[in-house]
Amino acid sequence: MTIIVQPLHLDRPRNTPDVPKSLTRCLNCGLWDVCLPCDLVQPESVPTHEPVVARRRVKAGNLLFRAGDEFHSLYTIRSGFFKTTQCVEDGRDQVTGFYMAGELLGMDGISTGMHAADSTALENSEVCVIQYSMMENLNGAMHRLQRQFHRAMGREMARMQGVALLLGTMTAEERLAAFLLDLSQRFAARGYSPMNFVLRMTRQEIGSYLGVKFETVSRMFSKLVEDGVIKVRQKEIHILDLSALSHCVGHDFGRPDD
Amino acid sequence: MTIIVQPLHLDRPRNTPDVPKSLTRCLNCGLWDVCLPCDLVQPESVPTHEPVVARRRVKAGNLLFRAGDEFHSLYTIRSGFFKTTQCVEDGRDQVTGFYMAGELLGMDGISTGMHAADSTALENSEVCVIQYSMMENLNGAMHRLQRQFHRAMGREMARMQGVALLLGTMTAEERLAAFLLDLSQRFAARGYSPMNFVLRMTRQEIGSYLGVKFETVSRMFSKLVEDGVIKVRQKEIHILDLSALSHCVGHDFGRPDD
DNA sequence: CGTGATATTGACCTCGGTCAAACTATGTGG
DNA sequence: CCACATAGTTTGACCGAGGTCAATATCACG
Repeated sequence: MTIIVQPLHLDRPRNTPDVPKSLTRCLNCGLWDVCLPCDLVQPESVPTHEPVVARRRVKAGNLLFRAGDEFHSLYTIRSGFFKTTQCVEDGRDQVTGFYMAGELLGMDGISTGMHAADSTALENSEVCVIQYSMMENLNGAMHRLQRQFHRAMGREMARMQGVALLLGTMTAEERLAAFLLDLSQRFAARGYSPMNFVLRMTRQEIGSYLGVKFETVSRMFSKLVEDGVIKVRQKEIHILDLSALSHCVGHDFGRPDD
Repeated sequence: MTIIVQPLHLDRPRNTPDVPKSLTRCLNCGLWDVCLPCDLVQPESVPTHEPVVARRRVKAGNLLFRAGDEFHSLYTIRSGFFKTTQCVEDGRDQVTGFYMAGELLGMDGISTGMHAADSTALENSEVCVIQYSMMENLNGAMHRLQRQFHRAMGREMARMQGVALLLGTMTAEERLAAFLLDLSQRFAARGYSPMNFVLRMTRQEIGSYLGVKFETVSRMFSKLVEDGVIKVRQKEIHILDLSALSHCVGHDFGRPDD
């Protein structure tokens, strides 16, 4: 498959027939501030002809990409929820991340040219597809996009460092508390309540992400409920005492949001 | 602090007084093929006046950068050995990576503009310092460098995913086996023996990296010795049976579910 | 040498894994 | 609407990998 990216036409007016609809729609996207490709819709930097940014719908349970797929795109989540899972030949696999609206997905393929993980929608979702080749063909006028891209990668690396720290040093209870705090903060950053939210993933998936068995996840949920820190009904989570919850985590795992 | 990067002079001959000595020395660097800034010494892409690539020596035990430092440079290791450690206020901290000659260090600060981890030399080392601002001011002629940079980041992310998998799913013995195999391969890639090498880090540091206590590291070393897989004398490692070692990593303990 | 950092090994205990049973939610087809 | 199936969740009883604490051994270096 070949990817065609046209040279930039800096003085082309916006909304000419050349500009794909998918691009102009970015203007109305509610994720303007967190979304990577938004800079693309600035009139002075709109490439032409090719769907540099396209849309794609993924139904719950379906894959956005799978390990081994040829890498040529990055994805920002427009709506919905994803998990990435990395599997090893002997059957063991692990959830390596949960991703929500506005977050960047697919960077795991940059170095090898091949995706390293499966990416599964946990609910009906929609993503914006960004041709990676475009990232490499940026000229000076596209600095902001490039910088955003680098930051997204840096953020992802910081996130994974946090996960490593979690997996390397924390008890099961601390892990779950850190997990809930992380979700809470991410929901808050998107304008949702940090105290009440609905989990999109199963106990299995949480356990896989946190490096414990799902029975342990369940036990730790029960423990936090007993201690009056949270209230749980199935996937509905109500945080009753946020400071107690962060106290459960020996240390603060605030994502270094820039 | 201001960082000045001059515009490129595409036709400037090499080795004019304008070109810093540190740059021209890149030509003789034994790490030509793995090193990021090497493209800079191509005659058609040598910036002038500013030490875009400088050298820096770090003695064993000293820090290259520390958590909280302002981020403005990336580092490629010219010789020596480093560890990065992420620390948390309550005393717990963790080794998040070991880095050897030719590898890129310091990307943890890109998103926040601040380094997230300490970086300590495990032996007397020398690094090449690359101004990050340069990465952002690249023009079309610098594609190769940019691509190399992105790949380095992708590689680092893949590495951390591997660490997460290790910490999330493996037993202590498997972790140590995986650790030794990783080192073995990296030494091999640099022309050293994959069967005999000297560890630059302590059991403590290995344990911290692998998410187990140092006594457990010691026990697992002993176990591998008992099983005739390796020979150990202090930090000297001799791999006796490489395939047995890799078999340790995949060894399934009967995985019914998951 | 001696002194302090690093390693090894043993004894004991705990956290979390394993196995099993019961319970709940959400279908699906009769 | 109910009977039944399936996937997900909770909880209990038991056990083992690895943590904890302690004693000893070995190495590096002034």
